[in-house]
Amino acid sequence: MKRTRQTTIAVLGALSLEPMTGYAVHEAIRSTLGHFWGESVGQIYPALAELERQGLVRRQHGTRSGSSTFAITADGEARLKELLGEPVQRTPPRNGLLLRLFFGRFLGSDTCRALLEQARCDAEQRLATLESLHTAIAAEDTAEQRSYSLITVSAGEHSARAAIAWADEALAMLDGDASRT
Amino acid sequence: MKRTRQTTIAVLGALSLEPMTGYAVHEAIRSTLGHFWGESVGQIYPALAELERQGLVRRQHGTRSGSSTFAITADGEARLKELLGEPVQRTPPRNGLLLRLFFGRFLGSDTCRALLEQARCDAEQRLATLESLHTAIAAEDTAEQRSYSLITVSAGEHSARAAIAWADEALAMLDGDASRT
DNA sequence: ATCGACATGTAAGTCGTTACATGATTAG
DNA sequence: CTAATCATGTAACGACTTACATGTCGAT
Repeated sequence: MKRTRQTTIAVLGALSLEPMTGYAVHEAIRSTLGHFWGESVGQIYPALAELERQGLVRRQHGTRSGSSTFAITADGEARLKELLGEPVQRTPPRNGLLLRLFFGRFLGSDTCRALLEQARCDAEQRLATLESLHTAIAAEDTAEQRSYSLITVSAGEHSARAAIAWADEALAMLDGDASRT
Repeated sequence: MKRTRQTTIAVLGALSLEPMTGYAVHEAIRSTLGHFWGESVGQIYPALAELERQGLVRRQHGTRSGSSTFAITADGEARLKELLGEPVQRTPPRNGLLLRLFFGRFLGSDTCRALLEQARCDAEQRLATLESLHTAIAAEDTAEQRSYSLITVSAGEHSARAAIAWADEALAMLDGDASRT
């Protein structure tokens, strides 16, 4: 009954872009919403079945045998608008990296340095990916979608740059500790 | 058996600071690790029972009837070090705000503006809290813990500042769209 | 005496991932 | 022909939240 609102939003949202198969919904979420949203296969198909039961999506015969294409219905679009209007529910924070660094005195400063360097490296890669996505969106998206796509990509870029600056600062702090020994 | 490693780290970590009751563990996690880690009551007590069974914490008679104080054992400290050394496992991202903004064309730009203003406001509050925590740490923590505490607080500050800058940029982008109409 | 903080624990249910089982289609 | 990708689904398990039930202690 209460099959996760948030998953419903992601699935209906993906189908609001164009009709597609369950597999493609998963791919679309991974590739387009990937920087800020994840869904596993095990969620997609039950969610689609439930949405079909509620008449929010329509299942059509797919191009290949055994496959189905799902399209959002008018009711589905209305429901999507409704769900988007609900207050944002925040998941409790769970940052494994910070948890480790907080207890850094057990790990030793060398291991912490390594963690920070890895984090910096990850953030730089993320930033590079997002920057190329940024230019792709400017070229590809329709005017109506463009700003909203850019806003979400920009959030990732700001966050990645902050992570890089933070890692540098933290590494400098650990170096300061070491030199004062 | 595999009672969540991550919860185990948080609980053992809290007890590594000083012996305390289960209630206090929960409070310590909320107040000290709160910006980057959350645990609910329903996790704490089963986790403590499991840790006791494994001899990683020792239960002592508490000051009040029916209460127990838990202290980390030598085995527990060893286990904590071991767990901290395991690779950081990242949870798939789930940002409800970005999910809504991505589908902003269904919400309308006014609602999106409101969401962004709220996010900016939240980030500013978070920043203020973290800044005061920052100065408190400089005064209170021991030299050994200080840098590690500062690193985690600093991560929150960088992230909050990035959120503010992003919200401003996004609001400007939506205003640009509107003025071009 | 009663209110709020301290304290412990469980049960029910939601949420979500992973792995498995299965098969069609396409590119090399 | 065969490997990769497309495609659908389920089952088992693990994680986590919330609400409930219960009781102690200190302050007003």
